[in-house]
Order: sequence, then structure tokens, then C-alpha cells
Amino acid sequence: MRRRSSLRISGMTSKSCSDSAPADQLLALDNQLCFALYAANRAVTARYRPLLKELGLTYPQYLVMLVLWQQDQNEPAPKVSELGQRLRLDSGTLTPLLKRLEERALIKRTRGAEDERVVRVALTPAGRALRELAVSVPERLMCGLDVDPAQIVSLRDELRSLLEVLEGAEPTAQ
Amino acid sequence: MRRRSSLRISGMTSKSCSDSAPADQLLALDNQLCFALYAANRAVTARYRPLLKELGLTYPQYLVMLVLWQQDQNEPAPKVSELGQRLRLDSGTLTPLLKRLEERALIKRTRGAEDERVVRVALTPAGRALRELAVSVPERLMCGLDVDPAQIVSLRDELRSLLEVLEGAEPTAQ
DNA sequence: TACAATTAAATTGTGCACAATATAAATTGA
DNA sequence: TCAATTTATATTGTGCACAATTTAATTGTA
Repeated sequence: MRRRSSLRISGMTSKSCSDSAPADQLLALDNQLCFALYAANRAVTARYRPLLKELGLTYPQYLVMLVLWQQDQNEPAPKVSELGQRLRLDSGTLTPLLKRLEERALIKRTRGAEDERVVRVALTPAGRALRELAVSVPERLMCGLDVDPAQIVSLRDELRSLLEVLEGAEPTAQ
Repeated sequence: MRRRSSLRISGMTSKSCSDSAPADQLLALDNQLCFALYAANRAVTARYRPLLKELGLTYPQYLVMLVLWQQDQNEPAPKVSELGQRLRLDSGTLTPLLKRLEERALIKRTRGAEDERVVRVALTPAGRALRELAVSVPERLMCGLDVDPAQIVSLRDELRSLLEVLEGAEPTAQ
């Protein structure tokens, strides 16, 4: 059984699926969580962009590098599928992205000897070195931004809870 | 002067831009608001996808339709640039998207008579009719999701505040 | 051992996002 | 008046996302 998210309020099962607000309100763009999420995500990405450009990385490439930088050096290099699980991305997205990182000599892709189907992704020395340039990114991102760090943390946690609920839920019936 | 967002806590200017947590923590994927936002946004979009597929719409197309459905019929049809402002998208994104909606006969793009540069986007009867099918989407999306509506609202408002801060802030120095 | 089923990654095709540039219309100013 | 500038949209090119399919390797099983 999947763990309950903190978004749940005990005894309450979301909204009763029969009650409905006026359609005008339900379909108003600014009432939608989905649009707030969509717009905020792109605004955050846009704010990262110039900083990551200095590193020669796109935003999704940066996320991949974050995973690799966090990897224990003693562990075997992660598989493409493991990166995918972590980032919620499939091979259709990751394969070309990883090829670009390999062209830039930041990573090395190696087909496994034990199992010829898997590809393991390891940092090159250059990829590891890039981390030194990246450490200043989170801080520089926040600099000049008029936000309360505590609220950032709580927003992050609420988003994680939402993600957990969404991933645990049955897919919407088609 | 731009209005202050509620994310701000009086007298507090984000984090002092010199203090720094250990780099291990700063760069940890799961500590990043940006990843929570990125993953949650895609998870929400994925949950919309099967419902929107019934309408023959992609998620960004749905957002455009939300704006058009909300338009006052007595007002002149919105310009491409006005849709862009509302959705934070530029013509490079909107032009092909609107062409696809026009191919589906949901909208009509008309070059302005007063000013030949502007293109106005109006619903066709079919586009207006699609709204009837769309009204059930928000509700069906939430159904079976184990979330507290009040938390959705507060999350939405926090995201709006974040968006406001980001849009008001100076761009990050490159 | 054969061979169907499964698994991992790659490929293909569509549709965003967005930077950079182009085109064409409107406006401004000498 | 008309060249220069500005404005609105379109175009081009790159890089995601993701569905659907393909390829190749492995596993399970008769």
C-alpha cells in the first residue's frame, strides 16, 4: 500500500465528485492550479537560463548533472533507466540529451558488460569539475529575489506532496 | 513601483547573499524547489492528458481555449500578443499552436483591418461548443485524487506569488 | 535447447518553448 | 515626404517531452 501524502486531510476524500462550482469559475484560467504551476515552472526555468548558459547547460541537462554529482563514487554509475526514474523522464527524452552531454565530454555512456542492454552514465573529470562552477548557481538564483526562504521550503514540500499523490493515484479514466 | 508579493516577509530580503549551506545540500536534487516544480508540473499535465485527448486538445492548446472561452463576446477578439501576455508565451510558440487550432476549425485567425500587423483570434461555433465538453474536466481531474481542495487553493496562491516575484525581479546577471 | 515473453535503450514523429532573425506594417521625425 | 525606427507576427533552428514502435539482449519455460 502506498504511503498517504500529507496533502490528505484525514477523513476527507478530496472533493465530493458530484458538487460543482459555476462553470465560469471552474474554467477561469487564473483559478487553475495547473496554470499557476505551468507559468511558475517556466518563470523559474527562465531565471535559471542565463546562469546555466555560463555552464553551457540547459535546464534539463542541469537536472541530470545534479543527479550525477550526487552519485556516490563507489556505487556503479547509474543506468539510463535509473536517471529516468529519478527525473521522471523516459529514454525518448534522455537518450538524445545524454548524447549531447557526451558530445560535450561531460559524461561517458558505457554499455554494460554484464547486461548488454543497459547503458551506464558516468561523469568524466570535466563533468565532475563543472560542479565547482555550479555550486554558486542556487545562491545566485535567489539573490535579488524578494522571497522568504522558509516559504520556498514549504512550497517545495507541498509540491512534493502533490507529486506523490499524483504518482500514487489511478490514471484518469479516458 | 511594483506591488510587493505576499511571499515577502517584512524587513527580510530573501537570504543574505553571502551565507551558504554545504554544497552537497545546495545541489541535492530533492532540495531544489525547481525540481519539485518541474516534476509536479509534468505530473499534473500528464493527468490532464487523457481527459484533454477526448477533446482533441493538448495541454497548451487547452490553456489557449480557456482564455478564449473566458473572453467577453462583446469585446473584440484578442490579439496574438494579448494571448501571449496572458499565457506568458511568445509568437514562436503561439503561431504554430494557433494554426493547429485553426486547422481543427476551433478558432479563426483574422488579420486586423485597422492595423494589418495584428492577428485577432476568435472562437468558431465549434470552438465555443467545445466548452460544454470541457466543463467537466477540472472536476474529473480531481476525482479520485486524494487531495484537500483548500490546499490546492493555497498552493495555487503561493505559486502565483512566486510568479509575481519572478516577473518583477531583475533578470539574473549573466 | 528452442522460443515466447520480457526488458532496456534507441528511434521516429508530433508538439511545445524559446532564442534569433525576418518580414511587413505603422509611426516618428527631420 | 520619406528614411529611420518601432511594432506585431511569422519563421527558423535547437532542445526538450512523450507516445508509439523498433531493436537487441535476457529470462522463463516447455
